[in-house]
Amino acid sequence: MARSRNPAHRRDLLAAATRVFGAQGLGASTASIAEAAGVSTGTLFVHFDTKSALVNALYVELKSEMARVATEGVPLGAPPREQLRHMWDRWVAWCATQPEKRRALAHLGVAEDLTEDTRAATRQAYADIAALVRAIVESGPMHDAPLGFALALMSSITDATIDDLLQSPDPTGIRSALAFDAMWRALAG
Amino acid sequence: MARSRNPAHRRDLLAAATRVFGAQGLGASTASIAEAAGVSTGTLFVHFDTKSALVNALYVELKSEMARVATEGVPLGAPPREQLRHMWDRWVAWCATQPEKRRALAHLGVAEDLTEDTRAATRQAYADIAALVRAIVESGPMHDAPLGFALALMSSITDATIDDLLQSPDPTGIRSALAFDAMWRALAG
Amino acid sequence: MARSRNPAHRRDLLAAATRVFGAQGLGASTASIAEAAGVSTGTLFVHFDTKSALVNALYVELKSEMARVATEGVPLGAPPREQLRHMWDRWVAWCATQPEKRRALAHLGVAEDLTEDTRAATRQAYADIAALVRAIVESGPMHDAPLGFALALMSSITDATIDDLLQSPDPTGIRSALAFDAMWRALAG
Amino acid sequence: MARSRNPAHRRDLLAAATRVFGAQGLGASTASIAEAAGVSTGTLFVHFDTKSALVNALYVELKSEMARVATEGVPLGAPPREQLRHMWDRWVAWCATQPEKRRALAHLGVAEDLTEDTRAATRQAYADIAALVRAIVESGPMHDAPLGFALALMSSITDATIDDLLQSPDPTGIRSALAFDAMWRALAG
DNA sequence: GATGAATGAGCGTTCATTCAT
DNA sequence: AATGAATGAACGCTCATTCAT
Repeated sequence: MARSRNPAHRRDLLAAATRVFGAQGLGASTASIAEAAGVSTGTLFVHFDTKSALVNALYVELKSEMARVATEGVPLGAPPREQLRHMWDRWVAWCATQPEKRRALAHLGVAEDLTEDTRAATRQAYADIAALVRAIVESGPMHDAPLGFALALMSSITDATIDDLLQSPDPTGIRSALAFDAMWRALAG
Repeated sequence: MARSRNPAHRRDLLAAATRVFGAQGLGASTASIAEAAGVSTGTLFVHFDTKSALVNALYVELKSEMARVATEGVPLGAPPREQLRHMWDRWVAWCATQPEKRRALAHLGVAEDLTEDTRAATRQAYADIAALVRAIVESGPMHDAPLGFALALMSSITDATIDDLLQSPDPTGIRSALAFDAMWRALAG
Repeated sequence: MARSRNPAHRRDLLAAATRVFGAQGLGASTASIAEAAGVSTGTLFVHFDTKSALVNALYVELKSEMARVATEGVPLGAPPREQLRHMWDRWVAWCATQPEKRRALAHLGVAEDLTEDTRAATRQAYADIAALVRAIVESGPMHDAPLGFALALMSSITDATIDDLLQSPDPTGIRSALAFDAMWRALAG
Repeated sequence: MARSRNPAHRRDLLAAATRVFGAQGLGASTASIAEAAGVSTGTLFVHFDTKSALVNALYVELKSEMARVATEGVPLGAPPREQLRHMWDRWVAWCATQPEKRRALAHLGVAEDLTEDTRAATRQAYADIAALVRAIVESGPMHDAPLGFALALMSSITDATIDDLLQSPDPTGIRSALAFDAMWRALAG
């Protein structure tokens, strides 16, 4: 039997794309990504049919990772506020440690060619988080707003905060706490 | 004596760029913008040294227009909440009537090549709004947060709301009101 | 001991190449041929050193088949005209039943990379036909022309006729008969 | 006003394509054609939208030239045989002097992407020749054959002859005369 | 022998920018 | 100033061929 597709190549390509897209935006060439991954240009296309497929796969990958990171270790029995705060802290920490992933996601989020499949996959990954947000919103002033809107609000506040924290450090975590409170007020009143 | 640059061309180019960038993203070619403006490819470069210069100029133009629209007719004597609400309504209306400008701005906002001059110019245009936000924030739970962060928060909540409203109509304005309240809680407590 | 090359694979590859070259021309990829044959890309190169070798082998194969088909059942004792007519009918029938072989040959005939070996092999396969054409030409107005030229003439008239017949059907065989007469006049006067 | 498209570039590109296609077949790269024409790769695409458009344009160009060359100076009052012979001699002479055009045409004739427009344009260029062939065929044994078939026959016999003459010289013109007679017999009986 | 992932040169085409007109 | 043909580097992607399994 022939060699089977080398999973390390796929991993390296996604990691390289994270770095290169993060640094140069989605305009970065497939050649530069392949080079950064240490494989040939052809190999990129063995693992991803088109550049667009790579963009979509990376988006799903990073979004899922964000969801996983946020959800791990959530104190399920605790009050919703505490659960959300746990997720918030995890996010902030993840973005602080892996700024290139955050930067890549910022570019990927506005990609023109994200498919409906991709959107569906990320929705899927965010199901638990969505459930938590629903519970939070339900008993507050936004109980009549569509859940999608509440999630968009949460997401945009989180992003804005993280961008700010990445620009100027927040060693005491005081700004992070301030921002969480603001988000909580927005969502839960 | 040389003819002077035709200001109508500049205007037409910016309008065309708004439409074309809005529809196709920043990847749209300068040739397609010139064609949409009814001028030649060379003329575009008479008015803007590079594509990047056009992108920056358009960003400043649209951001300034947004600021102007929001500020016009603000009831300066009224309480801050009412002033902010006025601006909010103007924004929502502007984006609803001119969706291509909003779409263009969404693309321009993540352009890789916005210069510091451009950032400075838009800050300048937002000075009045910034003053209002400072006043609002000062007496609330975010009084210790940097003003830039408060502005970023406001901006991201506004953007998320407008994206949502553009996707599904809100004829009664109820979702817009809900969102404003959420923003107000976030900023002012 | 090593397994010996699977002759079924070779056969399948040639059949697949006939179909694929016939449909898409010689620009078709080796991968598409391997796939159509139900074998892997590597296997193609086990049986044929290069794409060019495959092209040459297929050309020899199809040309030889054409010669064999034409020669089978020729009434050797009959007058030359009848013998030629027999061959003509066999050709026309073969091309009508196997149009993809005819199409493939049309592409292969203008291949840039047919080797002298290939030419020699097809000449060899056409030896009997050449002998017949020599006999026909000898006593007519073309008796001074080189045999190769007479063969080229016969071949080109045959090809033109078959192309025409493939384009518009000839159920009564009247156009085929007309064309044979024209060829006969050209060769034998 | 700007420079207008340089007709010399178009001419040079067609001439270069004739040489390059003639030597290497249609697989030759657009870059090699542009280089042979002494222009940049981009300029080729200013004059021809795609490689396919260049192939079609060159086909029409060469076919039309062949028709023009053949028709020039035809003794219109003379008997059909003499008129056809005039054309035949002109063709043979043209192909002998411009072998690369002949070679290019041989490749172009089997191009996969000749459009219906191209076919129509060449039919148009051959209208006079078609009229002559109709007149010749009408009173002979092929009077019932479709005109298109008679033309195809003439064309294929001509091509076969010319290929033969290009391969081995025919200084006395004796083989050319022999071939013309064969063609005449085929068409007119 | 058979497999198919890996390779990288090469392809047709695009496009920001220049400059002769 | 306005024009648009000309430029050529750069792009995404293909594909004949190799070779580890």
